[in-house]
Amino acid sequence: MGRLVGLLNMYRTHTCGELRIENTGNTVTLAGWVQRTRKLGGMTFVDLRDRYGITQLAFDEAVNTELSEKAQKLGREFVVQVTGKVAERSSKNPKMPTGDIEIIADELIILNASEVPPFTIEDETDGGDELRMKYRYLDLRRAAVRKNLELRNRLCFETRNYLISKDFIETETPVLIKSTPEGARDFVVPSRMNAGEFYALPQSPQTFKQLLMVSGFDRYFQIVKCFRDEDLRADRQPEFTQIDCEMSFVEQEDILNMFEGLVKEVFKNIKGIDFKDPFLRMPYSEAMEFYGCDKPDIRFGMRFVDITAEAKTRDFIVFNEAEYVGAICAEACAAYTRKELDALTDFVKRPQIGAKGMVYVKYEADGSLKSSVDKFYSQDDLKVWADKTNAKPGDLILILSGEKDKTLRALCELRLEMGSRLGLRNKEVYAPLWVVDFPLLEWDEENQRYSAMHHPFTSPKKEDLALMKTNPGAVRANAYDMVINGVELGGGSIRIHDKDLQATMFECLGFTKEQAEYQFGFLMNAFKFGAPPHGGIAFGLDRFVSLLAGLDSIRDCIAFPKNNSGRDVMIDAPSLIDDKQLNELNLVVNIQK
RNA sequence: GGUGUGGUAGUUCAGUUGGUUAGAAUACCUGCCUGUCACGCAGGGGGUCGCGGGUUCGAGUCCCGUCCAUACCGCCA
Repeated sequence: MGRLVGLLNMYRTHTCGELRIENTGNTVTLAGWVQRTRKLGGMTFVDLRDRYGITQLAFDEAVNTELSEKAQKLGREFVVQVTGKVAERSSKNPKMPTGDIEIIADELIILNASEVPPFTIEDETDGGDELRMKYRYLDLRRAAVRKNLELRNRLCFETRNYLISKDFIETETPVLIKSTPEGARDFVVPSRMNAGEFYALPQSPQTFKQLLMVSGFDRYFQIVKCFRDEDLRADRQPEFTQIDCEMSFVEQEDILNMFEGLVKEVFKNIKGIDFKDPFLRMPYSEAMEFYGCDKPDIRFGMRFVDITAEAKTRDFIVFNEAEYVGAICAEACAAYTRKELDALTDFVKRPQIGAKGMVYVKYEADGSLKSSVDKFYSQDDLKVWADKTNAKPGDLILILSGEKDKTLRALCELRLEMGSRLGLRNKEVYAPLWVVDFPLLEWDEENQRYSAMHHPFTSPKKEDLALMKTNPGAVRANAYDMVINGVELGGGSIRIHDKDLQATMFECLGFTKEQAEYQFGFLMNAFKFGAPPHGGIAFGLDRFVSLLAGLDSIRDCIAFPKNNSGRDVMIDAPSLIDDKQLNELNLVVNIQK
């Protein structure tokens, strides 16, 4: 580890991570950054750091006063080069790989001084997020952040290795493309040479990879930047990286197998985790009904139980007026205090979740049932609920009710919260699954029309084709998502390769013939010239790395991320441009700053 | 666009019911210290309490506005 490959030069003979007890007596030259200096009377110790590790330098006043004084003046993050002999330490440090040795320095060259950095360059830094982003180049010196980027590199390597071994060809597609109103907002780039016209940055290389299939490329992939001008989250950046893949002459099953293979290979080689069994396949409808979302975290059970019928048996108006009453059973939580239950109630009543309240039933160890609705329901009533949710003495049943969609969503949040509280969401445990049979279309309230759930090139299931004209909302798609631990890692579909079906699809989405022609004419045109059946998938590389690294935010696996408002606080972008640039682009800015 | 949380020393934070000169830790500077490795000990410097306005004898603290950060909702084919 840490050997410097193919480079021994005037600056260094070794890295700061590779010297061991066997090197004792060797004369070496190291270069790196000063992590910290410690002075004990006549002895001065300097920790020298580079990408590969830390090596201790020792200076003895009694041996070389001048050199020792020079070492004492070193500040944090000075860049230095040191030559000396490797020596066994008289007191070793078992906590560091190089802890058995130190360098008895003969020569010390300050290659560059440094101002005092604004935060400590250590694993547990004292710097807050904003400051670390402003000085990201310093933050990246920290092993904790560097390791994430090393992991990212490893994931890219494993991905390329696997896909190239399966005859995939990595092909670049353009970054300056055409804007389309479907889907997310585009980032746009004004064209100087085509006055008044704009390029868009791709939200994904979707149409290009389909065109490559028409070209006969057969198996394509690309690790590629994509851009979406939407509001950001901890797991969402305006520019992000996808592992974008497409294959010809395949059906859904082929894609799932090929990319299940990729995920398994990655986990085996990077995490040492061998998924032996095929991944679970869960229909979208089941995910929604029992987990309340299309990306269920199946590291733990606590599936929803529909007790609507059993709840509407007495004079409890809340349940009687509800479209849906759902319960989850939290094992061994009957001892929850009033305070804890109140906290959970507050949790589900937060505006983001929006439940009106929460009903609980404690299945006491002695077999009795205590609930917040004792006034309305008898022990026998409660026992029916307990049996239906498979509750045992000692368990706690939590119940939400109301409009079905909203209640399922709220139950989803409650389930995840309980999973976290019960320690069932261990970051070292990975539970992958495919969610399949997504609806093709979803109703868009705002625009009063259907929109594509995945994208407009997704093919409907053959058996649902007849519904396209009669009941579009019921049509299922050949679309699938790879979900691990509640994270949507990737998704894709079998595409439409027939120009007539594609035209029908655009029709369903409310496009006129002219609009479809204007926006996607090139694709429809290509489909006239022998488009093979094809389909593909795209994985979110940033999310994949975060998942493997156990990060809560994708920012820490991106070298230079943007903040919540889409700003790069280090280079201070975006920024105003001057009038000359605006004139060349024929642009007028409407906002005074 | 909305909701919540936060903004006090270089940094991370504490600061009670509104009340004397705004604290701690860490970083920084000086001195001591020959086996430290989060070294230790002693001393020192360091503040427009995000910004603007208001209430008050008095505001870091209360009120209004605003900016910034952050998590989430909407949004993200």
